[in-house]
Amino acid sequence: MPELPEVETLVQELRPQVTGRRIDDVILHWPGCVATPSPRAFIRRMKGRIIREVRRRGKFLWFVLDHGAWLVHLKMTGRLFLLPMSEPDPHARADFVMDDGRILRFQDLRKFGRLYWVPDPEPFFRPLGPEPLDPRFRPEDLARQLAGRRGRLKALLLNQSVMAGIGNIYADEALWRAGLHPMRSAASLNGEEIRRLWKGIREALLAGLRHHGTTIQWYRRPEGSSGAHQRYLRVYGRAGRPCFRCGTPIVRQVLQGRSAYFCPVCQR
DNA sequence: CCCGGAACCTGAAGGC
DNA sequence: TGCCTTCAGGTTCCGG
Repeated sequence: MPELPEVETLVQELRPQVTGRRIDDVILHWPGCVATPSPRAFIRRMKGRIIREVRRRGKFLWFVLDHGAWLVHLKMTGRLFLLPMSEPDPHARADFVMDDGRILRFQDLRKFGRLYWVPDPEPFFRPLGPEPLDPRFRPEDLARQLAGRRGRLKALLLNQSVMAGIGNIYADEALWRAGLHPMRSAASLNGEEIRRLWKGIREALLAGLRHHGTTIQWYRRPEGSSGAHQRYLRVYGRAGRPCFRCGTPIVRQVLQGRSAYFCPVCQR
């Protein structure tokens, strides 16, 4: 579910709540959520650690600890909640008891989400492409990331090694803003189109961030409220409804195994 | 390289 | 009411 704007919203809202706190206890309701190391070793590594910083890399939440790093990937339905006390929840997968008594809960209906403890996240993040909202990320960098790639734009935007953090919603939103068809080949773009794509990506992500993310169904902010960006989406989920630019009905098509929403007239 | 499809899971929603 | 199908914000693996 969550893409860059949703994960960034979580990071910004959790940061003032948990920075400097110690993790007193870890309870794994479903040990399968731990990707690495083993569940027992994960508990041993996490207990007693102090959270120094809360950061994001691509779609990963990144808790910098006094020893190593705790990473969380929410995949489709993962959530992180801060609760005043533990309460029964069939979808709770892991609880982190903080030194102020509050519970940082990892919840995940579909069980795709994963937790990681790593001594050093650098090798872990190495496969990821640049951060599209980094001020140092310029149109030339986008051109470099696309150079030599034979794929279609939609697939490349979803590829985390091309750029980190974009998912199905913001890929469609970025392509609509850029006026580019999802099945255009990257190799066919001229300089002006690359620039438009760069701008479309940034504006789509910044709009999502401004509204604290998109809640279609599962995504929630750490205190439980929804994002608001679903009210401002330009194409995603708008099949059959008029394009905001030209009035043509928006098309939904399955491309690369994912649903793609686009305007068949003004996206070329 | 690139693409499509399946797999990993558990619902919600819509058609009949 | 109940059964069946389809769809879902992500990622990875496998075969063509």
